[in-house]
Amino acid sequence: MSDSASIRHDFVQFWGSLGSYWGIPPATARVYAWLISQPQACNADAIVEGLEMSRGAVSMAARELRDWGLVHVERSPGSRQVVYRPETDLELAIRNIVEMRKRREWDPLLARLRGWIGELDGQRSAEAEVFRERLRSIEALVGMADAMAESFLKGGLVQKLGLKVLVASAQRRRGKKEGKR
Amino acid sequence: MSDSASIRHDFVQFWGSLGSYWGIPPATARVYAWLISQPQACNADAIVEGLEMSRGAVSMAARELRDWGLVHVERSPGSRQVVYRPETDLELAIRNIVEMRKRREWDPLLARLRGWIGELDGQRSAEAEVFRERLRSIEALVGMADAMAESFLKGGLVQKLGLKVLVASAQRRRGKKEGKR
DNA sequence: ACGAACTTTCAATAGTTTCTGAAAGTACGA
DNA sequence: TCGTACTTTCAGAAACTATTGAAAGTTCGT
Repeated sequence: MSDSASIRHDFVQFWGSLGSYWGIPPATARVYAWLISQPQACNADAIVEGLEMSRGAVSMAARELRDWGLVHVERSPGSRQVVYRPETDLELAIRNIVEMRKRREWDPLLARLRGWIGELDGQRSAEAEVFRERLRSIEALVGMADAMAESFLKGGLVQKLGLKVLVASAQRRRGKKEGKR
Repeated sequence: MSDSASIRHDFVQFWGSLGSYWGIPPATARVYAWLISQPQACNADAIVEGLEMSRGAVSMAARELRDWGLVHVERSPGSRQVVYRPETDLELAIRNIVEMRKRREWDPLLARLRGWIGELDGQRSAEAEVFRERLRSIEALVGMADAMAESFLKGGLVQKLGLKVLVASAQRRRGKKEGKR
């Protein structure tokens, strides 16, 4: 027990359940977890067997993962079969996810907020004024989040920021570990 | 048209649809948006009428929002009626959300990752080794995200980081606006 | 250009989440 | 303590989302 097969199973299960927090269908998240847990790229059959899901579901999940840049679909030279290779550079993967979410969520939200604020600027009622000020404070915050995301996408953030923060957390963690030994 | 009522309607609708990206039920998100759009705190009846939803749904949404720290439930002194006041300090609201998600998602994920890595440390197969290294890189990244979240929760992040980033984005935005005038 | 080997699509089904509304619960004033 | 004016709960209905599997579409070797 607790061999790598059972750990893989737990990992796949847990990762799948996490997916729902992030708006990723569980089956899709499970496929990604499975691929990460395998040393080499897998073909569709291996996934069908390993995860006990239908061929169609595997194909759907793989397509979605490809859209997110989380797996690469590869075709061996003299074969009709495709194999799925997970993106293991997680920073790259996260960059893809952040970019997609920014485009889908923040950008339209910011655009609409600014539009609404502009319209409310033309109104004199006290009601409109309160509403406008609240929208403004949302805009400021979303704008900041957006700017942070953009900065992350340009590649600087993890290095610039992450480092300082990481040092602190690594120290904290090292402290714990050494206490145990 | 395009008076504050119609803007409110659009805002409520859009905010509700955004909710789904964040795992917040649409009705819950709509109630919050509605409250933000009103100058004073509302009672349940006003929400039932304004959003055309059932009394029960309003109560459920309000309870969830209260759990997230996004609304405050207040009872006027000589009255049985409660009014719902939205938290308008968005930074505080976001802090609450981040804290809750961290506890629900990152903390258990990190704990399990570390457990699995520990178990895989005891195994010699090449397969286990690849898997373990991948889990390690996930752990490093999640650990960093976790540390950033923690730093944000301690109150420093927005000031320390946000400022630099904000300056850049404000300059960019100001540039655009002045171009228009 | 054809047929085999494989992948992708999509209509139907299964499953899950969200919403409703009536019933139960709670807090206040008298 | 009782009745009233409200809120909360929860079982079931409705709406939505995910999954299956058979049919359609692709791609490659010959």
